[in-house]
Amino acid sequence: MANTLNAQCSVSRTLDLIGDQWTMLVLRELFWGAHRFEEFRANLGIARNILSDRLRKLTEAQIIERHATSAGGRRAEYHLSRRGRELLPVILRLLQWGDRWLADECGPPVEIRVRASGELLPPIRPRGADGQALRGSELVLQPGPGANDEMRARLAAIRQQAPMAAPALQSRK
Amino acid sequence: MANTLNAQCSVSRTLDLIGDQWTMLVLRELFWGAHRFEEFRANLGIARNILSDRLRKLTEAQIIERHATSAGGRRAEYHLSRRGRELLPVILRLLQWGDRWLADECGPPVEIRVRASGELLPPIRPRGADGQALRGSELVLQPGPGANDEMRARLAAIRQQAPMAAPALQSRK
DNA sequence: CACAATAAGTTTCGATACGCAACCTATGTT
DNA sequence: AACATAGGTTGCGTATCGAAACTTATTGTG
Repeated sequence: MANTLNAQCSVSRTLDLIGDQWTMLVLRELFWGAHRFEEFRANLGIARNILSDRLRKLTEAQIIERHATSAGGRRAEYHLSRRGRELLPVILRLLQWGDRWLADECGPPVEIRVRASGELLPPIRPRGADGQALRGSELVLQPGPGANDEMRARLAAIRQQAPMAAPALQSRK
Repeated sequence: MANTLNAQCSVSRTLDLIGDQWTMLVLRELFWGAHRFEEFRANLGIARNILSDRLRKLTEAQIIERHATSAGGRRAEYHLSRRGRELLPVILRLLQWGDRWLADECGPPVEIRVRASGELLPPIRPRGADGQALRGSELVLQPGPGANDEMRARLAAIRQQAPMAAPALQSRK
């Protein structure tokens, strides 16, 4: 995982923090309203040492904050920081994807609705400043200010093609 | 990972398919325009056996499709299916999050722009049918048709609180 | 056409990470 | 004071991962 192209990519950097089996589920629990060690453990069925490790790493990454209750004590509550809260769209999009593609014959187990209107939350997707939904083919990747030469070369190669677009091949399905 | 509450959650189900260290990066490569085994391997620095395993699992999950070139042969190209393409918002949101929170002093390495206008892609977030952006506190979780009793109980407990909302605690940072 | 090089894997084996269970210790509770 | 609970840590067996070697089919070259 020590590839320089990877180290240059924000997707990869982000996944280094939250890309393992459990971390994203811990975040889900936080969004769902869990805050205590035992809540996470019981709701997820995660081993204590693993949970302990993940909470520590999330705290170090400033995605969550550890607030000791009863001063000096060992007991603590964990809350999402601003950073952490901005991961909510990722979790919700994973949920929507699973609801759509992995639901069994009974239908999806959980629905996200808009509190005020009661409507189902529409699929989260990229939109322009004008609010218009955008397809992958309408987006381009460009080197940012932090790009090194290798990344610039890669992106130049990509821009020759049509990335993020539907393939020209006919679908088998 | 065999918790019944987990098995009931679309986030968990989705992460069972794409929630490991490498799978999401393989998908990133597909969105970035890679299609061949050796491209993935070289761009990611992933071990061959692991890559082989991930491509097989993604194919089984119908997230990608394997198209043999030169009939009967061993060589193949991998392309995203409809299912797979709908994971693009997840990847892009991870990229945006990393660009915002993990960029070094040089700035982010990659930028996503809208092809037509050249503008930076605004942060991907939940929006109502009217296109208005929604905050976490404006959303509610409800049991869907596939929810079992345990999940219904859990969601009922959650709805008492204010999930996905900013904490009332003052921030330490 | 022979030969080398490349693509796309599979196999083997040592290192790493994970999960379970037992243990520890500081708060709360009765 | 005695007990239970929360929030961990430690040790150990197992599963997963990664590097390198091996395999087989396809492609390119003299």
